[in-house]
Amino acid sequence: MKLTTKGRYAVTAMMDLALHAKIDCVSLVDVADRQSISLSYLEQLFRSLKKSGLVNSVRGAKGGYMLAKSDREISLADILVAADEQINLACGGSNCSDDNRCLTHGLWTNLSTQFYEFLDSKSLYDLVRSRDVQTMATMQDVSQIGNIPVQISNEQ
Amino acid sequence: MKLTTKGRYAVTAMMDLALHAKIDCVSLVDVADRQSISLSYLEQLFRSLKKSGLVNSVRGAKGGYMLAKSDREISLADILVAADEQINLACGGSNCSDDNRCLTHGLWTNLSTQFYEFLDSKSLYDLVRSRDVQTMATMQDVSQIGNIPVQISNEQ
DNA sequence: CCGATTCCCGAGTAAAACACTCAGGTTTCA
DNA sequence: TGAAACCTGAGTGTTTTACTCGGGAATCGG
Repeated sequence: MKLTTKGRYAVTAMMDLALHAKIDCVSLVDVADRQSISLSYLEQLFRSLKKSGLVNSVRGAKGGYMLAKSDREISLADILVAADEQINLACGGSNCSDDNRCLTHGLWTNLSTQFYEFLDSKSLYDLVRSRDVQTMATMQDVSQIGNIPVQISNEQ
Repeated sequence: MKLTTKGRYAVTAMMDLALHAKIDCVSLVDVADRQSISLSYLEQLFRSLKKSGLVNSVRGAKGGYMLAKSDREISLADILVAADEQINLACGGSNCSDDNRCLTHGLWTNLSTQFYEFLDSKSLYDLVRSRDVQTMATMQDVSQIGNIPVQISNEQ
């Protein structure tokens, strides 16, 4: 039970948008920079996110992406599904179809829906609110200004 | 978020044991037959299950496997972990360690433990009790007697 | 209008993981 | 003694992953 990097990156990138694209759109160069994700991979990824209606794009210089809906209306499940990350534990192979089910067919489909519902109950808004994320985000912002370390206190 | 066949087969096979190895041990040939799983793959799989202490084995003719503990003491999580099916959604790569966490590190570790706890709360006993499984199991038993299709009713 | 910036798109590819198979060995029962 | 079963390590074809690459099209600032 693993997640692909695609799904993980998708969530990270969407959180970045939620944090930074409040007024303007944000370019993928910025996202790639802040989150250390390859730019071309992000471009590929955002094609899917756009196709699923989670983000809007603005082309040309000063262009970029922004959330297509409120961060309260976008769930973790939405993002994962948009990134081709199926939440499906069941067996889709030859020896277990709807006709000829294996002993555990029902189990896996049940678990899948339960996991899906759980992930669907977490909104992007919830994720971004977490204290953990907030502090990490400000750190990322600061270090982006010009790699000047924050001076907490100076002598005397 | 998928499961490997290894994890899926492991659960199926353990359920088969729970259903059939109440008195005697059960040979992998029987399990392979009933559940349509390749015998050599099952052998490989049961090495892991044994190493994790979930099953005991009896060698030689009339040998086989049986549960090493009560089915109430074996959880879904136990089986999956024994079958090398990690319940870990977090990123183990280069750009996200404990020092240099990515924005979503906390999220994934949290989700992982929640999923784990959920899977750990389901015992083999629970799984086998389900009506779904019971009917399917009897069907498997019947058809194994000699591949005689069950005659529900005959003419007149 | 030009060139930089940015989104857009299809295709290709090296590496890893998966889902097995195979050949042989050892133990035990009848 | 031979068949039945567990035990073991190694090998292998296929699929998936995690990218990269080369080019194109829109848009902005000067």
